[in-house]
Amino acid sequence: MSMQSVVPSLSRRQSTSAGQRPMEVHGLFGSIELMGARMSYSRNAEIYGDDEPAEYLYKVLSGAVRICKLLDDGRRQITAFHLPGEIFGLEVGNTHRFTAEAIVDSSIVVVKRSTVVALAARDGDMARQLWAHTARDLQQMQEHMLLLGCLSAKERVAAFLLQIGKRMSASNEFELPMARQDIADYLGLTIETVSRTMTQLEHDDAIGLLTSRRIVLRDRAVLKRLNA
Amino acid sequence: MSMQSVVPSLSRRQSTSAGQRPMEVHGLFGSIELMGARMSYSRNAEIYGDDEPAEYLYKVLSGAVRICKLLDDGRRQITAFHLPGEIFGLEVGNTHRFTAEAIVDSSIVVVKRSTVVALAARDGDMARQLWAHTARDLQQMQEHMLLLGCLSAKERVAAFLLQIGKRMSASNEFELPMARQDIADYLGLTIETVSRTMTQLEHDDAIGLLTSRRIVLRDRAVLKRLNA
DNA sequence: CGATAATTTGATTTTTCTCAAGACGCGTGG
DNA sequence: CCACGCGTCTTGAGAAAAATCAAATTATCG
Repeated sequence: MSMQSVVPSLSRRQSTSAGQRPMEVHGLFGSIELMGARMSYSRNAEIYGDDEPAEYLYKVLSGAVRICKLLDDGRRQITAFHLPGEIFGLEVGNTHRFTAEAIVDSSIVVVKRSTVVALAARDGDMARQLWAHTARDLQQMQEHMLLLGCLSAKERVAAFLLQIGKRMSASNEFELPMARQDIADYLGLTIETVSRTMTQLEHDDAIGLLTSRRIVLRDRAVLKRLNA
Repeated sequence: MSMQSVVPSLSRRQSTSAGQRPMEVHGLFGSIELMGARMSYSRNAEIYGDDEPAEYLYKVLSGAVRICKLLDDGRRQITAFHLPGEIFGLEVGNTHRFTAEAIVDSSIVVVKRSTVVALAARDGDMARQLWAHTARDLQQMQEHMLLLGCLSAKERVAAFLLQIGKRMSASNEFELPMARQDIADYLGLTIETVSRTMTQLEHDDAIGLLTSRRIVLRDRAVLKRLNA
């Protein structure tokens, strides 16, 4: 697993075009690109590991990332996926408590945590943005707990497809970056149950499976009704 | 549900004894008592509701609180329990996204959110503490997701008892403040499964059930091995 | 084209849920 | 003090959901 093909590339601090003040315009999270280095991670590469010091903060440019924890006996829980434009790896303490891995070959901007924390110490608004980001993560986790605690397999898969669909594309069609096993570990199901449930949703005409990865949402009403 | 027997009582800003600087000594969370009003909530009273404006921040003095969300069809997920000494209700945005209810008659300190947020705007360390608190909540949610996504019924109940045991008492014996139904909704199980699992753990000599609520942890090793 | 990984499908088992009933605990009022 | 009622908890039997085991099919890559 996780072959080490991390290729750092130097594309930092490209001069901002005249008169822009990206810090104010987009806040931290719009301007991370300007402060960090672009890195490439190949499929299944580990970006950071459980219990490692949290030295960096990451933003996905392209590709996709999974945040997960592996239990001793091999069971795995994926707590989040991160798609292009999203930020991950922000910790308040100084160690990571989960592992981050590239799901497909991914391009990611990396910023030193110390830089950001120092910024926040001087700038109250920046501090607030960091807090808000952690709060957003928390909210997503709470949503996900609802899913894991209350929903049936069919409801979980439907909720998942709606969620990813919204994040991946404005239209009804999109390509899943992750394998069935990843989906299963995210939804707390087995790969077989995920597969069967997708087939079932297709028979119900709620979705279309152009290929196993390429999905069309045909009937959002049905999918949403499955949700709470 | 949730009878309105909220009894505010005025015990605020009791003069700090000479020379103490509780702000610096305990930080925000040690000194909340000094900034807020004590309130009493009776069993099953709602402390705040889903989608209500988040005007206050709360600290449990005595009793216990559940944070939950109710789905349309009656399914309920409890995302957290709060025991004496613990803080809840802190939101970054200005609405609550869950409901908080007293599990038993509870005494709770209530502080205006605006007070705390204003404090944080002036004091970077305070801001950091708020962030840290949200991060702790996040971490707990992530732990809980692991439980909901990966563990069997027996593992969940064992993990729950260890967790509550640690928070309730230094010894091995403690009284559960919540009913079986609350435990079930927290663990993503049914009340029957929780009950059966407890009986089974007792037969395994992992725990003792002095009464249905009073628990003794007899064999932590067994309980922990059930955990990850 | 062949090898390997990913996905789907089928048959069976296990776990957990559901429905139903009984036991227990506790406060109230006779 | 006891009987009653009510809410909570436990237990049992059967049903349902999802997991497991096994195999077939399909996609991917050199």
